[in-house]
Amino acid sequence: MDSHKAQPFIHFVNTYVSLTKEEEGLILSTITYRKYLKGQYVVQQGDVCKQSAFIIAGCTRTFYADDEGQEHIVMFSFENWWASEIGSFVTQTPSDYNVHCIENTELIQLSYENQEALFKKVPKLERFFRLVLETAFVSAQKRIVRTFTLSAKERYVYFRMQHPEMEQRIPQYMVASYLGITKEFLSKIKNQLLLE
Amino acid sequence: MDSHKAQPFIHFVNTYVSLTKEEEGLILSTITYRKYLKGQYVVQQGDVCKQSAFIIAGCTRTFYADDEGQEHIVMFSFENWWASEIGSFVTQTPSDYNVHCIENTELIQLSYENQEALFKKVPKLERFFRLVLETAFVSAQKRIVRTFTLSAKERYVYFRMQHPEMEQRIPQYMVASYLGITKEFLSKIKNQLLLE
DNA sequence: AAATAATGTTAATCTAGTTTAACTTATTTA
DNA sequence: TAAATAAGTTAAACTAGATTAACATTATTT
Repeated sequence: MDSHKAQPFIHFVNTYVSLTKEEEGLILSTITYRKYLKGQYVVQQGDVCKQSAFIIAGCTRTFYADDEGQEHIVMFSFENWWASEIGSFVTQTPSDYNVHCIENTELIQLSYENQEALFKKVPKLERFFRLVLETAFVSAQKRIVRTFTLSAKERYVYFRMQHPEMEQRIPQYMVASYLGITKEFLSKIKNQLLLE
Repeated sequence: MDSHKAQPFIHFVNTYVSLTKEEEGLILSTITYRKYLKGQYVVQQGDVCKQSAFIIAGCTRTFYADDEGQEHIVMFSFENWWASEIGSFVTQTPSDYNVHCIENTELIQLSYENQEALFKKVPKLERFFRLVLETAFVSAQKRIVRTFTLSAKERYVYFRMQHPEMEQRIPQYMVASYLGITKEFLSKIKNQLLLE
């Protein structure tokens, strides 16, 4: 594929491992590029996530719709992170979550079969994914701790401090869902913070 | 080291990848065995986790003590899982958590330096850890979703259904902490369930 | 076997966050 | 530019779960 478009992905991999030009070529010949429009779904609850998807531009939310149809946002994904549903991808079973584009989004995709084949040709990628998964797991654990130790207000303040750019790109009601509170209560919190 | 004691670890690795006898030998020559008594700490908040630790027998809780001294249990670990603090281990920076033995616990340990060296000699281990981390990350994500979508009672019922054996080995107040509720409220929930 | 410490229970009171519902303000689209 | 839709606000009534505190039970130690 057009190596220009995939450059951010190659660059990201190179921050974890050192690829040779040959290895870069092998990766480039396997991955594909795809655009989604705002509002489109990369993965839908119940479908198998066939492709791993790395964001070049745009952003997505991964959410779970419960039995009452209420949406719970599990994560946001921006440039240089994955928009795929890893649980479904690695087991090739139906996804519990939806991956939904908040903006027009450009992705680098890699099918499950191609990824497995690529691991054989470029074992460094195995290391790369191990390292990436370590940070992903550690941050998921930290999020669990924050959920249990911090109040809603403290969680919001932390979120805003950690991701000041996100509030520019994400509607407030989605931030509320991500924090595990109602949009009404987040509105109240923001008002309280203004008065402080 | 005594290959008999490490057998459960080798076996566990072999459920993800196929080790040759030579690779098994390399692993066995690098890992060490250690016993902890009930009540002892494998890792303490503020210390760097120098060793990855795989449980052969026993169980631990990983908890975070907040500024008020309240303890929040992040995970329990049993046979065939890790008792180490991965966030501290992979970055070799001070741990946010304590790993505390609930029972007398036997561990297989591997230092950070030795693990890195072993990855070079046995690249399959890199794949093994990638696969393990995938499941760990996916289950952490699921726990986040449960925290937001289920009531305390539903979370307890789910916990009991998923880990019936754990309730035999873990005091109730620790289960409450893991579920993010007070021991008093868990007591109330159990009473409600008996009356149903 | 008594004493001590650890774990678990009950009940009253309190509070962080939800629900409902009406309203306001932005943003799209016709 | 009007109309329609999406996003955000306010406030009253409500509830899941916390807090406090006193007590009961079970282990562990002496």
